[in-house]
Amino acid sequence: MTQLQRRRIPDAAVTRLPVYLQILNNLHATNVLRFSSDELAALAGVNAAKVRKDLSYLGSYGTRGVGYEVTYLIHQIKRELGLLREWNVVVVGAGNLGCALAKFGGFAPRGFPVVGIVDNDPKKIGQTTGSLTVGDVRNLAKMVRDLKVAIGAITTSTATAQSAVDALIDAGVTSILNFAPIVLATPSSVSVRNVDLGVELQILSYYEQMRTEQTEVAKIQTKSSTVSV
Amino acid sequence: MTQLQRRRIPDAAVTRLPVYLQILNNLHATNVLRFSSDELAALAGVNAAKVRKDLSYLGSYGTRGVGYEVTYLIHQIKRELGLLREWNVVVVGAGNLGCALAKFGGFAPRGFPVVGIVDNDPKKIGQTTGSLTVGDVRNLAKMVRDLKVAIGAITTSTATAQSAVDALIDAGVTSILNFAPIVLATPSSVSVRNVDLGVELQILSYYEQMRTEQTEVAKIQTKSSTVSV
DNA sequence: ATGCCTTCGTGCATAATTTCACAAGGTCTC
DNA sequence: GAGACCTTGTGAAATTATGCACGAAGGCAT
Ligand SMILES: NC(=O)c1ccc[n+]([C@@H]2O[C@H](COP(=O)([O-])OP(=O)(O)OC[C@H]3O[C@@H](n4cnc5c(N)ncnc54)[C@H](O)[C@@H]3O)[C@@H](O)[C@H]2O)c1
Ligand SMILES: NC(=O)c1ccc[n+]([C@@H]2O[C@H](COP(=O)([O-])OP(=O)(O)OC[C@H]3O[C@@H](n4cnc5c(N)ncnc54)[C@H](O)[C@@H]3O)[C@@H](O)[C@H]2O)c1
Repeated sequence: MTQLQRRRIPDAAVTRLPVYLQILNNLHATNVLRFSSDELAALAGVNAAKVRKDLSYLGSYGTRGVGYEVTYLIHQIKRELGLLREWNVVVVGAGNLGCALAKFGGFAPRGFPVVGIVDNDPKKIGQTTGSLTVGDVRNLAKMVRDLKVAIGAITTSTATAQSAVDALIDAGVTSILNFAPIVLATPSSVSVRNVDLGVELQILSYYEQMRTEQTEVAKIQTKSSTVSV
Repeated sequence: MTQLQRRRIPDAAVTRLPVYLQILNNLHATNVLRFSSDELAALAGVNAAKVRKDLSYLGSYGTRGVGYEVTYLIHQIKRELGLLREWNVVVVGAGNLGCALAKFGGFAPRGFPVVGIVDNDPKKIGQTTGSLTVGDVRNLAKMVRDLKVAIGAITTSTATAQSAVDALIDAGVTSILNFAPIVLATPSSVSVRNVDLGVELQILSYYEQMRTEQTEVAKIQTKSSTVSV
């Protein structure tokens, strides 16, 4: 077994690198040249040691006593995340959300141009949304090949999301961004990220309820003078 | 210190409970009465022991040798997540995304009715989107009070997201769903969930690049007959 | 009733992640 | 160029999460 493979970055760190990158891009835009782990930690809302450890997975690119160079670190994070090239995205499902994504201009500048959108509804096929014409989902494989699609976004109805992802995988796509509130069945060789607003709201609800209960407990404790167990 | 507070559920488990709930709702809709941890694990794409442990945080609601009752578990998860009541949502920023959320009918049935939407652009204020009229962001505090808003969704431009969240927190909102690609500064007493598609795409890009490099290494290894270290 | 069969609940080992703490290695001033 | 002063990079400890393995507990057939 040759150990040529890149040093693996822990999953938890991978999810934070894009956040750091965002912040560094902002710093760059405001002409900041250098930053310390403390500063980045404050901006990212995390621990400074965590920042240093995360950045150390990229290599030793800091200078002791000084900090890190903004532009250099931006380059290194991009390299590690695979952002020195573009990754083409196809949207499957030209409904409300799918069309919003296709129209949204915020992805192409970040290296993820939306190069196609498809649907299975004859009424949708042929319509234009943003600068794209809705294609037929039956041509997905050809589209993936011709347009060098790397990532598929699932914005179909929930009921058809599984068949949509099956079609994407058949077409050779191995990275999926899923907006349908369903757990997709996929081989382990495929990456799936789920964006489920319902789930997010329910998580918020849990912590909100915790806080509510806690303040209620506090109130009760205040009223009944000295109750202790 | 009285130990009246509810047994704390680990964060990792909290993020999975909504997923289980989704699946159980589907099972319920297809008239399934019971399930085993193995079955739910397969549907959720996780380990069966993890399912049992997660469900055990709710209490001992399974029957050994049999499994769990769908409707009963649905109730218990809802109770724990705080879904036995509704949590009203206000959307701040009536642009593309904000209006899409306001129009989307999928949240109210899940217990999160969108009761208001506001903007700071005079041209937007007064327009109707879905069944709502866009209000003035300056009336946010009154709105939160009158409509008993529990959760705020930030869909403003990135530059104004921080002031929008400040306004929400001033108004007494302690749960935030943030769609702007920025790390918000908030007191620790406020919960924030970030939904950043750019981040998701970049995470996918990392793993996609890993796979690409791996297959390239494999190819090289195949070509150069026996290279070993 | 007895015994077999199934599946839960959980103690415990392992793995992953976070955090601490500090030596190492730099810059900057005088 | 010596010393004061910073901030990184990273072992090691602490915390959190995962997964195994098995006893406990119930149903069901005979
Ligand atoms: N709209 C929102 O704000 C929002 C928010 C959160 C989640 N979602 C989720 O996103 C998904 C899409 O939502 P939407 O509001 O855009 O729904 P929609 O009904 O407007 O759009 C779905 C589109 O997918 C197409 N489609 C269905 N099956 C297909 C298939 N097999 N191949 C190709 N196209 C197919 C339909 O023809 C339709 O055009 C849903 O799962 C929804 O739950 C939407
Ligand atoms: N549209 C998408 O598909 C999409 C996808 C991913 C992320 N986002 C993010 O979501 C956010 C909104 O995107 P969008 O496309 O809807 O933008 P948009 O420009 O269409 O809408 C922003 C709206 O917010 C309003 N606004 C600005 N400052 C405000 C304030 N302080 N108070 C109240 N309202 C205010 C503006 O008047 C405008 O109506 C952006 O941060 C964007 O990056 C959007």
